[in-house]
Amino acid sequence: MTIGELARRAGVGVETVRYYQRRGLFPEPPRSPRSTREYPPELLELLRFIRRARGLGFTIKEIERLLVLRRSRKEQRELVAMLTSKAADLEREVRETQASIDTLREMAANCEGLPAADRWRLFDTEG
Amino acid sequence: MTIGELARRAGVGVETVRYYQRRGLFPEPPRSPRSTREYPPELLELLRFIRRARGLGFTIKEIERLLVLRRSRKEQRELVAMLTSKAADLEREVRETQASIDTLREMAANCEGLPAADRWRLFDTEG
DNA sequence: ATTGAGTCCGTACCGCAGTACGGAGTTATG
DNA sequence: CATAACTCCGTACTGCGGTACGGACTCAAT
Repeated sequence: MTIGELARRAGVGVETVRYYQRRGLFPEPPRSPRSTREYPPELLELLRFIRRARGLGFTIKEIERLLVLRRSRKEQRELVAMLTSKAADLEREVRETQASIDTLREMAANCEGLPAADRWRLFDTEG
Repeated sequence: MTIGELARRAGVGVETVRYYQRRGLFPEPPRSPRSTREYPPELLELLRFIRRARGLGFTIKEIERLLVLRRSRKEQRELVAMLTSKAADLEREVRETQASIDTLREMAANCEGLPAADRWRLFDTEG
């Protein structure tokens, strides 16, 4: 597989594949006689894995670790730990964002019936 | 007020004040005889406003607009629009993050009773 | 034969919001 | 009077995840 086909089938950009390679997510594949890289099929699976993990909120750095675990074929304990800890991180993020949402909606509601002079005081309370 | 006092009282860094100034959130204040900037008290209020708006999820660019509205003393319609639209943006973000959380928790749960070979297939389904 | 598409490579740039650095000048305190 | 603390200024760097560019090369089809 060439890099173009790989990228297309994995649903990412060619530059992104090269970027992941630079980040060390997978080793340099062998070269074909015409000096282009010849990606083995398992790289497609790997790229899809990365794409999926990114979509779930894992950073590249975390994915590096996931890939080590994946290769090692043990340590599912750590995999579960990473899944639940990521879930917890996102939970916290959601709670914080939800607090902002609530404040914004409240401000919008209060804003309506307020004289111009007082309207911007809505931003005053430190939250 | 010097920049140091301003920053301290507003709860941001000195470099951040200078950054906001570069971004055009407020004009260059007058200089004292010793060539340092002499910030009027309303700058403190302004900085606190910016800090608050940032905390609610507004970008610098959006805050630029908020400050224009604030100065103009009308257009509360647009203020309400910005508040509710930001709330809606964050709602969408929360929904997406929540979907990831659900998937992660489900994966963690399923992972426990799975043989090593199948464990990484949890990442296979495109979501 | 030449056009177009793909690849390779290094490097630079994007957005976002800061943060840090280094050298120079000034002021307050001991 | 010296040392610390503050300010000024421009520029560069951080983290994050890509994205773009330009020149050179190869390859297949027209």
